[in-house]
Amino acid sequence: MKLNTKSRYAVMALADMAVFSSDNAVSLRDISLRQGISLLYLEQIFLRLKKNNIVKSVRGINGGYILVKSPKELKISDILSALDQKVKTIGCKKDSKKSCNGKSTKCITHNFWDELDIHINSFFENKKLSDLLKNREARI
Amino acid sequence: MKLNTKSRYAVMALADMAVFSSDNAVSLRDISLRQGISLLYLEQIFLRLKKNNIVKSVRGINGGYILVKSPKELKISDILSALDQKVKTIGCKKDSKKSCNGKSTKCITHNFWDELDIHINSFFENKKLSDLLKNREARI
DNA sequence: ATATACCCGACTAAAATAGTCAAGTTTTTG
DNA sequence: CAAAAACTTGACTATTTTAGTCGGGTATAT
Ligand code: FES
Ligand code: FES
Repeated sequence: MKLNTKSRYAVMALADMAVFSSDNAVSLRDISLRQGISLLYLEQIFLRLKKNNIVKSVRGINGGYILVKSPKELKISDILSALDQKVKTIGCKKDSKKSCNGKSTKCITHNFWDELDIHINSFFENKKLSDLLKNREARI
Repeated sequence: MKLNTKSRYAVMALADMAVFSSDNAVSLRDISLRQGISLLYLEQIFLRLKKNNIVKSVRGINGGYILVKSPKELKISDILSALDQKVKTIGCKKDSKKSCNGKSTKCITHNFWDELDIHINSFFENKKLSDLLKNREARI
């Protein structure tokens, strides 16, 4: 059960922005250098973050991205859903009539996986970006 | 963030065994028919479950598999680790000196992912196979 | 004997992932 | 104005992972 790198880098990059926030925008180039993430990849990621209103962009020289919400208000779950990183640990859709094995009744494990999803989602719901910055020993 | 089908089927098959437990062994053929899981795939899964001492086998006619522990004692985490389904949401290894981005210091998000892993693992640690069987409306 | 059911390694098709590439557009600054 | 910085966007690709299948076993109850 792994998280994909897009989501991981997204959280990482936004945490970087939160640390290096100033009045001006933060450029992807800077994030790329500080965090060691491919610039091209970051572009792809920030495209989605922008579309989902997590960041806004400033074009041109000295441009970059700015967090729409403050780190204290930005939930990690918001970031993940911007990247379509749904926490859906199994394929069976909650609303669908079809169960995981094609039968009409839910399988015996169904409720269990539902509980798992809820458990994981609540973690992401309750964590804010600012929580990542607290008592970090490691320098960025 | 998805769980693979091997793990899902393993839990499903063991839950089936728990329900249809009797004095004799449960054959994969029966599980396959009841749960709609490919017999060949089940064989592969049970091979690992056996190697990791989750089930024991009885060969020959009327053979099959038997749960080593009672459902009340069998933790879901035991099942998952039998299938190498580690809950390691990101690639960075805890013990390794190397961080996720190849630098020597841990990245800013490291502790967060660690917490996430702990959060998920504790869920699996605290759930027993018998918990899946409680108040299920759906028949197998 | 023989049918049933476990045993085991190797193989493969399909999907997902991680990331690159190319070709832009916008804005600031000298 | 010209040039550089930096965002915009869709398409493309190599690699890896997943989800199985296949073939050829071995053990045992009847
Ligand atoms: S029916 Fe939903 S997980 Fe099986
Ligand atoms: S250093 Fe461990 S997750 Fe980045």
